[in-house]
Amino acid sequence: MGVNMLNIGAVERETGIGKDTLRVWERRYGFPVPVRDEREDRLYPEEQVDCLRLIKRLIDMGLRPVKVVGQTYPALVALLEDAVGRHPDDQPELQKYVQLIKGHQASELRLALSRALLDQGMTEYLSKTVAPLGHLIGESWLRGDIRVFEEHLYSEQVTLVLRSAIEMMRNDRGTPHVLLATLPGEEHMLGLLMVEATLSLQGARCTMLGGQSPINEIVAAAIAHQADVVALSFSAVMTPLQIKDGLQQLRRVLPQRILIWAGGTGVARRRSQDEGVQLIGSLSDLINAAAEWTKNESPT
Amino acid sequence: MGVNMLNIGAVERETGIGKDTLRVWERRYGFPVPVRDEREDRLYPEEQVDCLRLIKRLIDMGLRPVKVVGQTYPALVALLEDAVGRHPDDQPELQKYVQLIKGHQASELRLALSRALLDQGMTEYLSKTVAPLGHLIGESWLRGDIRVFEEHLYSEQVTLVLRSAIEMMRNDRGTPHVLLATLPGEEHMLGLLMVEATLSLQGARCTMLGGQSPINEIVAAAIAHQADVVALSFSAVMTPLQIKDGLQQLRRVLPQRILIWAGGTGVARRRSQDEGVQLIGSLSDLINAAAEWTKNESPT
DNA sequence: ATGTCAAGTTTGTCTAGGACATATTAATAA
DNA sequence: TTATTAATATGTCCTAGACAAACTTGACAT
Repeated sequence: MGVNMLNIGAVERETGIGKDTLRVWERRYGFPVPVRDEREDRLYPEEQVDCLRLIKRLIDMGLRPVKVVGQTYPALVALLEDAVGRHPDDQPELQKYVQLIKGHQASELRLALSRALLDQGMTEYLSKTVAPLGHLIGESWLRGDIRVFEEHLYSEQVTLVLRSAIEMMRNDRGTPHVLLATLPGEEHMLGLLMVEATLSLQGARCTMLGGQSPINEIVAAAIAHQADVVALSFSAVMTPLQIKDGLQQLRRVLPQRILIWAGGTGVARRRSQDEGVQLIGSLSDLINAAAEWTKNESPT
Repeated sequence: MGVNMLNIGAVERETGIGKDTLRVWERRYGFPVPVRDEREDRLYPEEQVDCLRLIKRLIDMGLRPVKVVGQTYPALVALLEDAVGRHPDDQPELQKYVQLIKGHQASELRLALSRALLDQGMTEYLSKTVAPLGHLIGESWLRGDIRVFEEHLYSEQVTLVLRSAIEMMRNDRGTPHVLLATLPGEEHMLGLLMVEATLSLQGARCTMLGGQSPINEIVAAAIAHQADVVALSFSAVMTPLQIKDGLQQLRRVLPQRILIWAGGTGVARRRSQDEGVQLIGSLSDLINAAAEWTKNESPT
């Protein structure tokens, strides 16, 4: 039986769903239904936390809470079969990576990833291998075929491969000078690394500030490094409202001459334009933006 | 004037202080005193957020809220002068690194760090250079001499140096097999990397699971990798209660034969023993623990 | 079919003030 | 001095209500 119970704070940490949200879901949808300890504090059984993890991922994919929050575990699995689409072997050439991941063969995986990079070239590698593989792994996680730590293992190896490639292209005199960062709350760094790889290839000078950078730090760094552009990446874990607030804050404080480029899946769903922020929907958008910048600024 | 206001959620993200805590501080200590928008929601002026960042760091250092939360910015600066001690040039040989950091010379910094590693050897390097330098930088941050993004730049370079050294020592047949991770909420990875370096040097086999790993993932990974030990690192950002809960949870779910080692500054202040968890107070403790394991298990 | 706008619904996050277990400090006894 | 105990200090949890922004729906026009 589920002897293992988490309090609401631990559930927030484990699932990424806020305490307020957990409570309001309970009120509205009747789920989760935690038991209570002697102090009337909520204690969430493990099974419900497992459901919540699934639910979080489904909502991040764009499903609405009303569709998913009340559902049982099997129903959730059925839902994601729908959402994910039924093509587990859509790209058979990606399956070899999945096999290596599931075998926990880190160094073999890195070797295969490095070889693919040299075979395809960076642009094709990112769009045909890294990005689809990321999706595939995310979907496999939903399906229960892959664990989080295996996903971790994959992103670790991709990071190593991309980093060493970027290192080879490093160019301290390139233009534009792009500062890369994510805002507080956003931990997903792989998107940022893909941006760095793409821009480095275009001859840009990239400075990786890192993840979870407070806004005033981004501003200070952009000024200190005399950056031309600040590039931010958003995954689906940040809500549209958080993204909007963050971008507005940053735009207000950052000197006007420094551009803001915002990309990632969290931004792709955005409809409303943000004043003074350029939305980057894809890697080709990114290449265009860099080319655009060079065209406008090079006569200076 | 402070045109830039953050709502309570943004302040939580930027400072790491929870919403509940922010509200209760306001009630108890009369600080922070946010203004309100038309909906009566709290809006925190930038200056107060700056204070809160200082306060968070001071509390993480061990000061008590009642001493720091009510104070003005100058008073806080005075307090930290006390807390930090007045030895900014305590170890003059570390100053050269600080200079490189403040000059944003990433590659020169990496070079200097690599050279020091080869000069001192790993154990001395960690205890005489990396750890003290980390403290020095933390203190310099408090003093306002160094920005967060510069701290970031440093940890990035140390990470690179340590990783490549660890890679050289990788040994898939070593014992014990140690799985390294941090619990959700804990982002500080440098401590974990120092652990990995130390253990690799002792001939252990290390698997870096990564940061913020949910407990069930740690368990799944430990079993899948057939680990002998799970090593966790805690900085001061996690409260003693969170650490205790997390360790208990993990101990309950993890097979008994797998040891738990817990280290880091968050653990060093711990007094109460946790059942079935070995507290590692220093790097030499770690070496002892590894030796101890080998002595007990090798006859098997 | 496709696009646009308004009305309706959903959803996350905010509010208040109270409560209590645990961590830490102060006071007392050995 | 050291061990116990009492007293604070502190973070996290509780309930229940509110509202703006995001999203869906449906009507209407292109």
